[in-house]
Amino acid sequence: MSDERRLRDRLRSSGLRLTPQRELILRAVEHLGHATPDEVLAHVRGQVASVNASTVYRTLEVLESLGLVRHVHLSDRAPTYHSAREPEHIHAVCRGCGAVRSLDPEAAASLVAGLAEDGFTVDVGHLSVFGWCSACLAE
Amino acid sequence: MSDERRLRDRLRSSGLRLTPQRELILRAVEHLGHATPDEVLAHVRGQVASVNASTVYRTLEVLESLGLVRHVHLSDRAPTYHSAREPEHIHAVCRGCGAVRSLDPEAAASLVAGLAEDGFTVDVGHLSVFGWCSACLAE
DNA sequence: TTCAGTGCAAAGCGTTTGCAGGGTG
DNA sequence: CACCCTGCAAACGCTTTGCACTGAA
Repeated sequence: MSDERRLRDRLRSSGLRLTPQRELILRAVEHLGHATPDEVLAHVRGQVASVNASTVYRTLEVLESLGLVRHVHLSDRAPTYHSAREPEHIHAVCRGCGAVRSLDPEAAASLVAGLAEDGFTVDVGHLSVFGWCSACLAE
Repeated sequence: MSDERRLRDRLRSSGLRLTPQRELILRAVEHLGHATPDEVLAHVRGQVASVNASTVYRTLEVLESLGLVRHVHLSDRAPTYHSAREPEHIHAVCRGCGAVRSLDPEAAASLVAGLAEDGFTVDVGHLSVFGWCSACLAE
């Protein structure tokens, strides 16, 4: 598979190695969409036994440093990871029902532009907006 | 002091009581500006001995539910609390140096308006924008 | 006198670390 | 065969909880 080849090369160029765990964890993130480290672990364990939590944390860190995955905070608890292949997007989270909707980065264009004028470069893909959807606002 | 009186009434009307700890913790948040629970604890202990961490957590929860304090996430670690008396503002955090700047909520007006059209009510005061300031971007 | 609030200690959750053994390149 | 990566277990930081006692109203 050429995906595997690309991944190996990406790792090699940083002096890192391709291992079954690393490949499985990246595929799990791509497959799950938005997943916490714990959910990634559970998914990987469904395929192969004995993958350790610390390996998941270490691997997600590596994959993120290579720009292959990204994380956002959708709750006060664990972060969620998603593939960097997905087009960049903003997350809006309802505090009532927990529903997450994805927004086009364009939605924050003027916020980004305003801060850029001030010399600040916004990481749009990390932006999480909290609030209430209409159903939850009505109680 | 009329501040104390107002606080007592606010608590009483929810069937809650005013205690020295609650008053000290609220004053600490107002005095510190942006503080983690740990920093609040340290500050309160500087004035009166033997205040417990769990009391700080429980009290911040109570004060937030009464709308007297607010919290935002300025790092992947502990949240920071600030007085609800401060005018509502957005936080921009530099990932390089950690510097925090406050923005007028107006900066996110079009983001808020766009989501409102979609039936989503944004909690602007909870918004944290991450990125890099010009100094850190230049490495 | 009542019952909300506190301190204390222990447990909880998510995450990180040290180390020795295993597997990639 | 060098050295990166893994599993394991223990420790970590922050937060929550159960309980008996204290103290506000």
